[in-house]
Amino acid sequence: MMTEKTGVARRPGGRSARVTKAVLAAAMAELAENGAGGLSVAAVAARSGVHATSIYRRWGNAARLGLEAALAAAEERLPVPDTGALRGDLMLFLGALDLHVRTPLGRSLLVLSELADVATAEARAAFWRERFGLARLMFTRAAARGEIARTTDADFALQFAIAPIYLRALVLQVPFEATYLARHVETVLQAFAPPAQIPGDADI
Amino acid sequence: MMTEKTGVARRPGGRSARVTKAVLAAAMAELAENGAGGLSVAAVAARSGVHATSIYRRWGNAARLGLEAALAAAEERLPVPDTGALRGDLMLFLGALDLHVRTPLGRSLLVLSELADVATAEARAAFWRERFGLARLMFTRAAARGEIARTTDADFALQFAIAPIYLRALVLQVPFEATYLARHVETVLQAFAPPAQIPGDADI
DNA sequence: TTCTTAAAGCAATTATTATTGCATTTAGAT
DNA sequence: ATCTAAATGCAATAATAATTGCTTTAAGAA
Repeated sequence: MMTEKTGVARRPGGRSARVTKAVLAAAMAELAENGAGGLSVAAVAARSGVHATSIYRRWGNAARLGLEAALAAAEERLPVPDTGALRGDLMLFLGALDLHVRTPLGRSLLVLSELADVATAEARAAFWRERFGLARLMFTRAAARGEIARTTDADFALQFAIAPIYLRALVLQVPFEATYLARHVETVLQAFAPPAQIPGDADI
Repeated sequence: MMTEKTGVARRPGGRSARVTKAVLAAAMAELAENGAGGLSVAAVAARSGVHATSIYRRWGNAARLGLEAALAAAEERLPVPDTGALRGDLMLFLGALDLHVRTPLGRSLLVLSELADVATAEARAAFWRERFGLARLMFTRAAARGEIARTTDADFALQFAIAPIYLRALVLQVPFEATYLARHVETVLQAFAPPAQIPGDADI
């Protein structure tokens, strides 16, 4: 009798789990050291103690392996804050994002998303769904508090907030500027500001 | 007697020029067909009729060659409009940008920028300097007309405007939406709107 | 036109990356 | 404890990418 509904007994525990964990950890370390361009299955194999053949069989190629590692890394490193004000939330969140996408590991996510084939599309989509599910709360809470227009589309606004961070670090590759972040956050607040109040009118 | 100040006679004309042109054209075609991930020096050599050895000697590797081709392609494809109003300029420019970065050739610029080594940093920087030099005019003209705050930093605003286009096409990989662009442009206009007029006050 | 040599062609070699068939190990069921 | 086959190890092979030494071609100066 089978334990799985699929008809074939899988073995996700034990050795396989250890191998997977060791390989992903090694891949993350390699990405952190050499970035996406320098990722090679042979190096990950050597570092993890798992044979390259096994890695090729499980992940197929370096890009897919790297993508999985980069997604896991991003997951860990970017918690969504809740300071009670959008300005504070964005300063913290976008500041951390800026730092992350300026590390080789952070940068690699983008490149690997591009290089990885369509087989990884669903994994990438799921990643962004989950990330946006958490991060959009910054905007839905702010809208509820009336800090931004109550009709604001949270996902649309979040894209505006994070996009220039990616652009500057990855595409333009302009160096980090300490004064940039505050300016950027003010612009986002302005872009989604609530409709102008009639002067003297305290609340809606 | 030397013709160049460098002390060694170069030969940029004639055959070298033809070879360079043929190789870049072939590289662009390859990028358009297979994207950055599928670019190989061997394929470009076969398509261009130039020996792979010559390509390696001139460009060093596939990433550098591809980057040069992708930069040249972007140069050609994204003219900066001047409709007389920022809204119209942005609709045209960002619309073309959106289409471009959704083609394999357009997408490849980003990946290749990441993969190419530091030796290409100055070429990339020069590219963006030139692009921004042209595109920022949309904002400086709009500021002069009073459509946006006269104190607007044109480069900052331009980054804010183009970033979500890149993010959606390259990072999030969300599909093209016909209704998105107009919404996006309105948000940019709002973000850099001039200070509120005192009602009834016609001009500054 | 002749001459020099930069630049490209060419073939062979080396290095890197990916694949395949078979042996060994071991998770998980009985 | 025993058994089955999923998963990994291993070595050999194939495919692809990059490098090197030498030859040939032809741009550009005289």
